[in-house]
Amino acid sequence: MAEQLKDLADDRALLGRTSTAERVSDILRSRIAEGYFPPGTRLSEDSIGGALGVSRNTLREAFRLLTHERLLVHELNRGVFVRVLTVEDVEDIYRTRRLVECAVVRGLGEPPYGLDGLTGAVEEGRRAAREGDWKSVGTANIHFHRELVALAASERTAELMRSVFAELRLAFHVVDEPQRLHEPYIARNVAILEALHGGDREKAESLLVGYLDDSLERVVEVYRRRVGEDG
Amino acid sequence: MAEQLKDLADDRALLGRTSTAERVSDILRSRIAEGYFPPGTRLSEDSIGGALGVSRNTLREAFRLLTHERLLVHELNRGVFVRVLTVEDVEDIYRTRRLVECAVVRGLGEPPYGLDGLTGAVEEGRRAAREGDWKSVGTANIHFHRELVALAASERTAELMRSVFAELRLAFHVVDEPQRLHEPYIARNVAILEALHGGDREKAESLLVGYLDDSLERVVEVYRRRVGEDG
DNA sequence: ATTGAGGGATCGTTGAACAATCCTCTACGG
DNA sequence: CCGTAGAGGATTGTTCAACGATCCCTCAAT
Repeated sequence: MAEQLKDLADDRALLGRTSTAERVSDILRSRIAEGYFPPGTRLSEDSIGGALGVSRNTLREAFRLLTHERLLVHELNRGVFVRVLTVEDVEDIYRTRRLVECAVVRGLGEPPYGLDGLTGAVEEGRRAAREGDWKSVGTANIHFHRELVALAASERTAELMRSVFAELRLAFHVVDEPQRLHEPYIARNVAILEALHGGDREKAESLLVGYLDDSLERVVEVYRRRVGEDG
Repeated sequence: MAEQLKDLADDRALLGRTSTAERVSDILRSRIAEGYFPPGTRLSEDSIGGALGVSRNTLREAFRLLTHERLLVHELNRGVFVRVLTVEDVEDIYRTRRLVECAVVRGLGEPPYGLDGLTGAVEEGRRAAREGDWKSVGTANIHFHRELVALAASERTAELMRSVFAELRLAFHVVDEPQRLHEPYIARNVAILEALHGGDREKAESLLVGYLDDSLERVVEVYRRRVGEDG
């Protein structure tokens, strides 16, 4: 009986999910992630509300959720727009990643660690690479680092980084050279994972620093060129 | 001329700041921070909306903003309540603080650092202590650590910690022994500041770790007793 | 080329309405 | 006396329509 009650408690999160606004925000979030709404797009209350068949109030609540995740920006009396990251934003994202991810690795106790999540993310990336699905490789790389942060076992830290990684995806989408951007990092994730398996935190951290510095450099380089085209 | 335009651009942020929902949330946020609405208080739509002279829709938007900041919790069909932190919440807050604040100190480059903000916060705490205003001492301590995080010069990191510190204040309100809770840490902040002045990052970090561990222990101890009373 | 006025579109906010849910109080039966 | 069931009131959840405010675009005038 106690077990059944526990199972029910686990399902409770799913039940509470019945809010219309949350479902709408789920839809919009994946649309944005897949590039259906490119950065800079204005999301009109009228047209989207009409298309989805929800009231303006509900839609605005969904917008608010996504604004808080930094996927949308709100301009008073002008509406909401899909966020356009500046180069400074990208640099700040990597600054935050370096700060937090390195701190997580450094703060790990003695091995063994729970590395199942990381292993799964690596496998996900390898599979996507075999199929030449480079966008999914990028997603898998993000999953790897999300799992890395999860090792800190801190709800708040995990949530901050979830939002940071969502922003990063915006940058990836602008860049539009997925293979060049994501392929090199599969091997580096593996190296980090192996260092952790061996309990060598220092090595893992230095690999991580190198990873992030290289990745930032590459993203910014392509990003700057890309932004230069438009402006 | 170019300089004047730049100054104007800086003021732009102030101009765009007018939305009734945001202003309402600003009011409620400071009321919560000062303890006018203690944790556990239910915020009725009718009474607050009436008192502030805003419509229910607008008020609910303000509630949502604060719910996203974790200052309020929303219970379906029951309304919103000022958040009551659990012991686990407090532990996670300190876990996050330790991770981030230590990483900030460790990630500092070579001295000198911009320590004006920290110095100002220390002075603020000393002044409040002289006047026996222990709640303000707690606020000053939070300011000190906010300034510490600001040394990382990362907008995202600063924003995460701003929210974490706001949550922490909720715990302080429950504890209600401000002198015992805040006084000992004035001297420890000074010690950290001096270590940073001397460029000794390692010492500053170890002082910080000791500070956070002690503070957590003390808050949790009193907090557990306090929660036990009510339940 | 710059300025200013007008019009259309969109957002911000309000008020009302109705359904759903919760809380309290009462009455009933054991 | 205690526990339970139910009625009623109060509060929230959700949607809709309306009006004012703001922004953007166009076009004419200087």
